[in-house]
This record gives sequence, C-alpha cells and structure tokens, in this order.
Amino acid sequence: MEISSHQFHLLEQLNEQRRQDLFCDCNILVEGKVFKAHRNVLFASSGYFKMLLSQNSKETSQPTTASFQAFSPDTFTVILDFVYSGKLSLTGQNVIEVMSAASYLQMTDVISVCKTFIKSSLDISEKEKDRYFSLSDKDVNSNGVDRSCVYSAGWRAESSSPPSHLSPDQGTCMMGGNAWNNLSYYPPSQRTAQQQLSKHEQRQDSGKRSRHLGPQQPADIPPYKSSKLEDRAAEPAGHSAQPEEQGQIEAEVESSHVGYQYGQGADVTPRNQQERESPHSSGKAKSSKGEEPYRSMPFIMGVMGSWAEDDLPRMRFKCPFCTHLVKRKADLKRHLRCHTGERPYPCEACGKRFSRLDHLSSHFRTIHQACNPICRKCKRHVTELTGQVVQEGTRRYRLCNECLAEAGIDSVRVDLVAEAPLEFPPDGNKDSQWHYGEDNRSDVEIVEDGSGDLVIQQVDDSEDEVEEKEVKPNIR
DNA sequence: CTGGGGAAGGGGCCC
DNA sequence: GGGGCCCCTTCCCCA
Repeated sequence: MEISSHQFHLLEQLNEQRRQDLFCDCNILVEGKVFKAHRNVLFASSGYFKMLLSQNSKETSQPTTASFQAFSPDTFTVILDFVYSGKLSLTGQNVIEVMSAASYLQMTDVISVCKTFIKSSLDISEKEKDRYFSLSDKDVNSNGVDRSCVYSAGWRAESSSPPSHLSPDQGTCMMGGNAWNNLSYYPPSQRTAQQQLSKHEQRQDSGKRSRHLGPQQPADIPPYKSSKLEDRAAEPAGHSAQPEEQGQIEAEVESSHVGYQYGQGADVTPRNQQERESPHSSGKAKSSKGEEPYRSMPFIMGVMGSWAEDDLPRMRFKCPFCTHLVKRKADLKRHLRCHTGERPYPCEACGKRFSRLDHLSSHFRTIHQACNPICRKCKRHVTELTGQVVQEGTRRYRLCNECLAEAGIDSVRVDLVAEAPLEFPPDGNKDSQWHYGEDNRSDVEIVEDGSGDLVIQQVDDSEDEVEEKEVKPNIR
C-alpha cells in the first residue's frame, strides 16, 4: 500500500529542517549570502552538486561549502525553494536567471519548466489581455501580494492534499502535477534555446547596457551556461544600473494607468524588480486545472497603451523580457522567438533551423541555390558560356571559367543527380518545430554523402529562372 | 593582430 | 496576421 502524501510530507519535513537549520551539512554562499541545506537533498536534485559532493564524499564529517557568483541570492532562493518544495516560483522577471542558474546547476527539470514557461509566453492572447484590462481594476490583489506562477513538481500530482500555502487569495497560479508533461518542450540535452537566449542577451547588453561584469567562472563549470548569462547572473544584487532608455520606457509603463506587468513573484523577488513594480502591476491569475496548462500561464504580452491615448501610440507592445518595443503584435511574437530560441523553420537541405521563414529562404537561396549569376571569386558576371555552377556539399555557387581553372578544377564532373535544382521546402515544415537537434536531413545526406567532391554544373540562366519560378510558389 | 567578406539574425515596414 | 523585402549589426572565418 502506498501512501501518496508521504513524499510530500517528507519533503515538507526536510524543508522545515532547513528553515530551522537542523542537520544542515552544506553551506552555499551566493554573493555573500549563506544558504543552509542538506547535502543529500542537493545531491539528489542537482547534477552540479552531485558532482561536487561526490568529490567531497569522504569528508562527510565536515560541512561542505559551495560558493557561487554566477547567479543572485534571489535566483538561488527560487532554486532552493524548488528543491525543497517541488514548487518553482517563476515570473517573467526571473525566468531567464532561474533557467541560467538551473543550467549551471544541471537541474534539467527546472530548465525544462523554464523553457515551457517561456514557450507558453508565446501564446499571446488578446482575449486574456482584454480580460485582464477589464478585470484589473477590481481584481487587484487586496493584500498587496503580487501574483506569481508556481510550478509544481510531477510527484505532487499524486498527492491528494493541495498545498496549504497556495491559497487562491495569494494570487498564485498552479500548474499542478504532471500538467507540463503534456507540453512539448525540447529535451534538456538541447541547448539551442539557451544559446539563442544568451546571444540575444549579449546583443541587447552589448548595444544598450553597461553591465557589471562578474568574476570569471572557474574552469570546471558546466559548459551549458553562456558567458552573458553568467554576466547577467553574476551581477551584484544591489546593482541596479539601468540605461536611460530602459528607465524611460519603464517610467512610461509605470506611469500608465493601463499598463501592467505580469507574473510578479510574491515570495521571490528578482533583483531590480521592486524598482520596476508598479502599484498597478498585480493582477489575478486564472486558476486552472492541469488539462489547460497554458491557460494557467501568465500570458506574456507586451504592455499596451502606455502612451497617451489621444495620441496614436507609435509603439504599442513591449517585450516582457527586454526593453524592446514594437508596433504590432505579430512583430512582438516574432521578436519573442529570439528569447525562446524557437526555430520552426528547418532547412530541408542542411537541417539548419531558422526562427523566420524569410531567413530560411534567404539561407536556402544563398547556400543551396546558385541563383546569383556572379562568379563567387572574381565577382564577374558569368553566363552558361563563361562559367559553371559548382556544388560543394549542399552549397552551390558559380565560378567563371578562369577562376575554375585557377582553382585547379579542370576535371569537371557533372553529377546529373546534383544537377536537379534543390527546391525550397514547402511551408517551412512547421510541424517539426521544437525538435531541436533533430536532423531533418534525410534527403540531404544523399547529397552530402559525396560532399567531398566538387560537382560542377553547366550554367544555365534559364534554368535559374525556372528554378526561381518553381521555388517562389513554395516559399509563399 | 587586423581587416574584409559571407552568413546569420533582428527590426521596420509594406503587401 | 503572415509573408517577404530591405537594412543593419554581429559573428565567424580567412587571408
């Protein structure tokens, strides 16, 4: 007979012990703040601690001390609370840093949930937004506690007793049990999202922000974490330097009577968040069942109407993850992909994935089609008489006869199979989105098997015109 | 080490 | 709202 609530009570007891500093044998120092915890619990929860504590397993008599500069105490509070409660207090403000810290600590479950959280933010709902605006005035939390989104670990689904501390009046939205198992997030082994995210952050930061750079990470840190995220996470808690631009934007947002921010954490407040919090920011999240996980998510929508109503607002939507403003919701949706790393458009020829269809088509034209009647080497115009198409793997380009001779490609091999023009994949294969690292190159490998050889084709401009005509309908 | 070129990717905006 | 074009910046590779 299995008592379903046992796990919950056990963890609850451990959490209580942690609070009372009972039997804590591990000290974690995060930017000067000390967290006490049990090494058993940390070992079981984090790949990083597993590795760390394994090395120190012989010295169990001495308390283990770990020190981190890669993330803030607030972020680690979220992580540690999750470890001891199974609940992850994610907000739009902290999800990036929590994911970053989780990747550092090799907590794949947390990473997955963060990805799901971010992905869900793409589910932009005007309806939700309208609902919020219509309810925001009367539904503002009376006790001043902002809403947050609390994710619960899977095992809690088996617990019959709801969490006592998650009272509805706290404005928490519960994504209970195995709800997120129904969601499609990419496997933890895939890192593209983080890379994209970090890259974007890097660009954002490099262009707009002057950030305090934290100390360099030790060499043995997991490679999962991007340097920029480290920088971001290593930013001291008290550091609140914000560029003027961002300050202005947020001032505008906060001064608006209809502006809102979503998902402000109640217990865990990210750095700088209090500065950003507006008195209008709290709203009531929908409580929901596990069957409708997305509905329970805080809808991450740009801030609307932050500008004078009589004046047509130029920028109507604000990205919840950065300071970017756009006029159209579709542009915001497109922009959010650079935060989530979503790449729904795979290249059929090489498997590379793109966040945008136009980038894919551009890539395909550039890399896999030799549409440009220009010699790649000398840039001269080539015709079917003065040049040839060279195929190198999946790349196709043109060389004039002189450059061909210079390159020593005198033995022209014409591959009739390769001569068939590569066609742009229809519709970008959206169905395969979110399958990171899944090579979609079954067709390609046939081509690439002989990638070591250069395949020369006769230049035929008319063919290219036909090719273009054939391709375009596929693109559109 | 540096500069140039190609490719990728992001934003604005038109259709 | 999606598709696509244009422009720009950034990154990476190579000479």
